Amino acid sequence: MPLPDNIPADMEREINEKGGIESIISNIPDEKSLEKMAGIHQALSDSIRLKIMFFLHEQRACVCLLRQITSLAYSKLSYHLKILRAADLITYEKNGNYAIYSLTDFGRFCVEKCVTASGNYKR
Amino acid sequence: MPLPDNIPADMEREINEKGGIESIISNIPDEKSLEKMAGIHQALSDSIRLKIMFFLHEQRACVCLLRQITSLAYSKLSYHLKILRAADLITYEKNGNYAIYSLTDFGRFCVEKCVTASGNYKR
DNA sequence: CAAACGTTTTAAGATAATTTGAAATACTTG
DNA sequence: CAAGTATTTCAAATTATCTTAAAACGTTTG
Repeated sequence: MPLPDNIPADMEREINEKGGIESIISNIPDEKSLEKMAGIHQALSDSIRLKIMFFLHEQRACVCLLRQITSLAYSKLSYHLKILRAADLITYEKNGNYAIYSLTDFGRFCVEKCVTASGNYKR
Repeated sequence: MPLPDNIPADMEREINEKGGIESIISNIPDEKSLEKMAGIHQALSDSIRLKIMFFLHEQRACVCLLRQITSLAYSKLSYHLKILRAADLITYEKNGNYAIYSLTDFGRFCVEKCVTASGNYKR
């Protein structure tokens, strides 16, 4: 990975002080990790889904309760739940007719990152 | 916000122990905050953009250097830079012909959250 | 000032995510 | 087992995001 033909001299100096461009690149996550992270952010990139995540962080819930909280049609809600499930952020157990959703450990971890960040999310 | 007509009894008990559904809802971020958070996650929901973020966390860079790192066409790169700028994750200063991009404080904060999480991102 | 350079913008097309309503599933109860 | 309830799936329509190539912009250099 050569540097471009011309770059600002002070930038070039900084890069050399860090052991060159290859050395810098070796510190950034590989493509597979980046894609995995991107997928998590994607799952959390919708306010409906975030609302579900934050609610489940307080209290596990059947779909009919989530429906009430979000004022969504079942089919729409189910679509969003599926996305959160696919990202391994939530899980559920069947209880008779009910599906009781709750956060996975990973989901809990992510929500708590957001909570810590919430002051900063305001910028 | 009434509870649904029928929900599992043990869930209902949990909710009452937490002071009722209204009390639980009062702990979740308001719609505006949720949308802001969703927007940040959206900006970070693409592996190209994450790569740029992680690179800039190591080293500020002109667009031509980022082009080299990402193997992207300028127009495509510029599109993604614009999204990161709009989310206030990166900024730049002009230096002659060059635009030198770097993370904002907020951007740095977000990348560092991701880094801390990277072990968990693997699940 | 013309040519070159680094970068951004634009508009069109391609792809992906979301919404909607209807139908399907699966469990429970009378 | 028929009817009811909770939930999911499906396919079609809508909307949002991403990609591409060409053109435009502003700065520098000969």
